[in-house]
Amino acid sequence: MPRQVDHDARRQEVSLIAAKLIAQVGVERVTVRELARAAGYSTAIVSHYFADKRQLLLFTYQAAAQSAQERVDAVLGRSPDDLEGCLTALLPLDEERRREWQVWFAFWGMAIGDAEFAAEQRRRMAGSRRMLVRVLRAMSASGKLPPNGDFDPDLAARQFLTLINGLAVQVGFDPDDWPAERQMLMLKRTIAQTLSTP
Amino acid sequence: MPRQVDHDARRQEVSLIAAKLIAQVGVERVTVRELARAAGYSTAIVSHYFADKRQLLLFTYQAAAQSAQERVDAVLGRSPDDLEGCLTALLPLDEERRREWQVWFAFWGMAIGDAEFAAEQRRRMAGSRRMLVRVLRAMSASGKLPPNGDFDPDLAARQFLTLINGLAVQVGFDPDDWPAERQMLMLKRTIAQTLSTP
Amino acid sequence: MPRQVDHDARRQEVSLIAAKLIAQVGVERVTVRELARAAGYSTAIVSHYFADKRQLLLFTYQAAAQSAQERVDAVLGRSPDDLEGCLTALLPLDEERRREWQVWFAFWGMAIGDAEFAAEQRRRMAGSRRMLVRVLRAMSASGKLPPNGDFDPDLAARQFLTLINGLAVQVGFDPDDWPAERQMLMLKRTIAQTLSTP
Amino acid sequence: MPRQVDHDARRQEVSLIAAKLIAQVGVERVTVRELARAAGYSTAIVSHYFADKRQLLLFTYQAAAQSAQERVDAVLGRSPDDLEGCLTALLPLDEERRREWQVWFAFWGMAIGDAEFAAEQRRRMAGSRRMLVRVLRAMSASGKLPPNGDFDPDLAARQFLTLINGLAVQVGFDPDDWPAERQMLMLKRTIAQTLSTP
DNA sequence: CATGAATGAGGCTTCATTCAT
DNA sequence: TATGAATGAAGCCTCATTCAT
Repeated sequence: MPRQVDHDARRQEVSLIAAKLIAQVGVERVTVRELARAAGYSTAIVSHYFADKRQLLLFTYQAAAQSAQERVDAVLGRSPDDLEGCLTALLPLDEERRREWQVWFAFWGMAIGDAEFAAEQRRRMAGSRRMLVRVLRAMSASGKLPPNGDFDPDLAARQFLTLINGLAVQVGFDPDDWPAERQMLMLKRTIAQTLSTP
Repeated sequence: MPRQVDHDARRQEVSLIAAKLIAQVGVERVTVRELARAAGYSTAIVSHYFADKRQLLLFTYQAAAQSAQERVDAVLGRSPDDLEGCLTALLPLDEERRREWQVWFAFWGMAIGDAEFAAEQRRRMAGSRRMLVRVLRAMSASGKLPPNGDFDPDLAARQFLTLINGLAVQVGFDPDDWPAERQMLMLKRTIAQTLSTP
Repeated sequence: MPRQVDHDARRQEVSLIAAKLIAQVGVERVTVRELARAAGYSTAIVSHYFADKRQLLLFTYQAAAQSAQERVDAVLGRSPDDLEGCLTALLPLDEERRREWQVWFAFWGMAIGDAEFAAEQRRRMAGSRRMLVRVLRAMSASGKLPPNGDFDPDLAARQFLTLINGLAVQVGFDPDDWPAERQMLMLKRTIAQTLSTP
Repeated sequence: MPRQVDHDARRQEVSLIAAKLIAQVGVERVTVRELARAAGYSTAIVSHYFADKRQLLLFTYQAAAQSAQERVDAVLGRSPDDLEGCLTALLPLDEERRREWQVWFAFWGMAIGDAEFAAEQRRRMAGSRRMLVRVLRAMSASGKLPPNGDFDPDLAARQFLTLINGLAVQVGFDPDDWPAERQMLMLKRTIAQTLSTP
């Protein structure tokens, strides 16, 4: 079924362009016309490959999420207990990841009035938490965690998610104030604090 | 003599309704028409009190920021070193404050493609950081900080801001998962960790 | 009845400002608000002194026509057969008269779709023709016309009106190309030609 | 393959309808809605073929000017020294040409506050003058001009333009008073006078 | 008399979407 | 499959006008 692949690849291509556009001008100024122009296709491109503009945006959101997920998976594939590695993979340390976060900011704005977008966001957050819990358990198994009877992986995972999101928001709107080193300093500091707290 | 109207009060009134609407349906579905209907005025009311829809939104953002600021000031007015108090004042613990955060999420989305909104966001974040540094210095002066020679107030303030923002994002889209107690637990935990780290 | 005078003077004042505004930005960009601002009154000024914006404009037109008429009358008061004088009084030779013509251009635009304005314009043109015929007859009586049995005053008046209007249109949109001397040259030339044609 | 449309032809079509509408109700009462209704299209048609309503109007003006130009060119194509013919082609002798002049009256009103429209008007007038000078030179070459050493073609051209515009203004608002014969009488008379004046 | 707050109609424009080709 | 012409709904905004004060 060669057509199917082509079709899906085209969806990816379009949604990637949409992501770039969103990061540049914001989601509400991304028009179908502009998107088509940037993609080099006709305006009917959306109707062709997506039921709706809304579906295109949802797909774009999911594609961005999956892209981040893949970066994390790559890290965990090498070492399943690399906490710092997988958190680093999520931080807006370079242009590409900063753009990814811009997409998320845009979708947070949309998710306010849109139950399906909100659910998607909730799902993704829960997925990340489960992932972090898994990593923490792997660390525990490999003895990387300080001996700590009462350690609560779920709470720690929540703390890490708080870190990632809170950091990204600040970096997103003031990148000059947040060079990579400062982000890493904050990351390491929080990891150290969190892992040593019962 | 015509009826005299307190322009600024009317602006506040309209922007408050705008904030509620934004929190309900998202910023991009807030139309002037809908806003006028909710306010009980004609559509021309916006043009009457604001140069622009954009100006109305900017004003709404600033009003929300000021409202939060006033809550914090009230706390610090009573005790200038009440760190937990002023952070608590910012958390989305009740309906009103949750709505406030929804407004901010909406504006983050807008700030992506809008330099002026981004600058406003940057300014607000910097202001909050300065405020936190002031509180930390007050704590230090009143001996509330553990003796810690290398304590860095700026870094700590950044950590608290990360906490607040990161928490709010999670609460915002999954409030059921984040009852007040869990938010407070996370807050106290992070405060304890941060203050005891050099 | 002092009030009545005041009222009428105010109407004159407002319409003069309207004329200036029209000459500056064109009739369709003259808003009640702008007019009120320029006059230093409130927006209700029009409703107060005129039934309508349209009535204000009509009054403005008539006031401009009367002003031109008065200039002509002043000339003819001194010498009732001063043809060149009264035509000169109508030409856009200075800033004030150029502005007057701008008002007329504006009203020609309005008169297209407005029967009352068109009628007004027709009336004014007919009045000017009658005036010119009177002057020509006076010239004839005072022996200023070359002996010319078949001279047709009506036809000559039409020719002079054609001259005045045709000249004004050209001057109006290219004043640099039409200094006063050139206008006067054209005027004298046409007068000479016309009076010497049977 | 989608249906291919001749963009320029469609623009012509729309602007012709606009011209008719302007001549009927005046330029300021020509709304996009009314225009679309008259054209049998949706309101978006204007945005489709013109950047702006203003651009549509400018195009309409230019189209009217070109239409007149073509009539003149047709005359001069047959005989390049047919002065009366080309002036006749410009006079509002029939319904079509009267409508054309109404469009120009409307644009004179707009040109007051609009530098680009004023420039366009200036350009057209200058073009007409050049054309007339060319015709006069052709007449001179073919011996159609009375032997007249000091004859000034530029001045004569100005006089003819004055005639055309001045006549059109009078005809435009009182067509009943200006049947074709009277217009032609005035035209012939002025031609005779002008050509015999040094 | 005079104000200016408030209105509602209507203008232009933009946008996602559809449909014939 | 892909196009782009065409749509109609809806958005923001401006304007002349009204009305309580």
